[in-house]
Amino acid sequence: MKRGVSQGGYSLREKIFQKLRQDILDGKYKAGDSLVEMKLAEEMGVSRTPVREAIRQLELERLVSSIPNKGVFVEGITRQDIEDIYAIRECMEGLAARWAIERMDEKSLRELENIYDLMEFYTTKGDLDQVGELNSQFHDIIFESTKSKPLMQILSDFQYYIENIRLASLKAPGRAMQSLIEHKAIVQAFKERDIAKGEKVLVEHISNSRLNVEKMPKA
Amino acid sequence: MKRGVSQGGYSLREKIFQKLRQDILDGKYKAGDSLVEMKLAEEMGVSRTPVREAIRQLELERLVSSIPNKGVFVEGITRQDIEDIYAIRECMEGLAARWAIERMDEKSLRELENIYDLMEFYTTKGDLDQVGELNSQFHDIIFESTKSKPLMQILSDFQYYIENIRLASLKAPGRAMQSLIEHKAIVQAFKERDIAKGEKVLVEHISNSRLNVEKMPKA
DNA sequence: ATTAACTATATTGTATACAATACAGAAATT
DNA sequence: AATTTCTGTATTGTATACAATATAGTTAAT
Repeated sequence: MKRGVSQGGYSLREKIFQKLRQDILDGKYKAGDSLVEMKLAEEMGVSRTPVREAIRQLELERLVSSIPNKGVFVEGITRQDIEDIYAIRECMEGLAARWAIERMDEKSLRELENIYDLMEFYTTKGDLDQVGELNSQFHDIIFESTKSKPLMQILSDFQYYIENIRLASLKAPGRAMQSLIEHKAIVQAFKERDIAKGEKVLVEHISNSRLNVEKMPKA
Repeated sequence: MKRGVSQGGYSLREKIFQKLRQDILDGKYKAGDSLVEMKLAEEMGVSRTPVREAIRQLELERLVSSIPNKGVFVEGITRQDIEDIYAIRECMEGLAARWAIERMDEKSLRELENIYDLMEFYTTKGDLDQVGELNSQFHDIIFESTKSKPLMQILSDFQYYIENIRLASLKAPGRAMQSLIEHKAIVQAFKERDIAKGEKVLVEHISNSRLNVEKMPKA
């Protein structure tokens, strides 16, 4: 959980970017709020320069929008955005599965298995925050195994955007166990290098996650 | 064709960003080249500040990568990236068609028809640069009609990345006319608000574009 | 009272100044 | 000769200074 400006990435700008992004996704800044460089800089005890650079990056991500000489305003992620992201993932994870299975090396495969084992452990233990973290790692390994820069870029950014709601939905009754079973099927298909099966179980997993999220209260 | 720093967007930073991005996509800077802030600033007759901000945005797009305290290096778009982008579009444009047909208003539909008419005109006339520009507009209207921020973001960025090769492939013998016919089918399906047909013809269009690009010389 | 012009202030945009870091090449040591 | 340490330089990272712009509030004109 990266917070504050004293830990995290390397440069100030990087840390500020991470923090602002997290704050926006956490709803600490709401859509329409204006971000004033000087104010943020003072709050974090830095100059405007790294704050500006972080904002420029948020702008490219469309998490904020900037009106020249006027100010920067939070866009954030809406419920609709999240639903769209799930629909998009449902389209794309089949492709991700195929490429990953074709291109994944043994090392990544073992990593995937390790993460699955840990997920099993923490699910049994009931530590769902830990499971959520492992879940992100699990899917990141798949994304990276596709060796596709464009695909990685989309899917890992999107995964980050929906992290909060994903974690919340994991806490719905029974979902953690169901999710675990789905991940097991994914690992199995990947180990067998069975592309058809891999596409099928991964897409089903996303579809189930999506249904689960859509059942969540809209708050 | 946005070039130089004297025209284009609003702020210096914006103009510099556009120019650097275009130069990278045009291959003026090649993968591995290092971008030195001071050098770029002098070339464009500005200070380092707006150059830095532009670079930070390119970094987020992964068109350059930055090693702290060391430098910024061009990543660019590889042939593999372009092929991946077509594969991704083939997955996603079906969704785009569905959403666009469901949500498109009459005004956008008429715009689409207008653009098609112009495409027809310029194709007959043989002005393929103009056709290429219209092509981008055509698909942008579809993306915007989906009213989906995540989908628009992906597809319009990707469209920009492949603009050069798309234009080149349009100049392959017979491709312009074939492409025109495909666009006509798309307009037709959209006018009829026929989702199944719209998905089919749009995905086929992408698939054909992709095959056409893959036939291109790799230079 | 309404509108227009002006002024003050807040904020962003850009340039410059200073600090920290990385690296290459020279000098010193073994 | 090989290795280490030093030192200078180029470059990035951050802070500050200055310029331009937008907006709100006030005054002036009708």
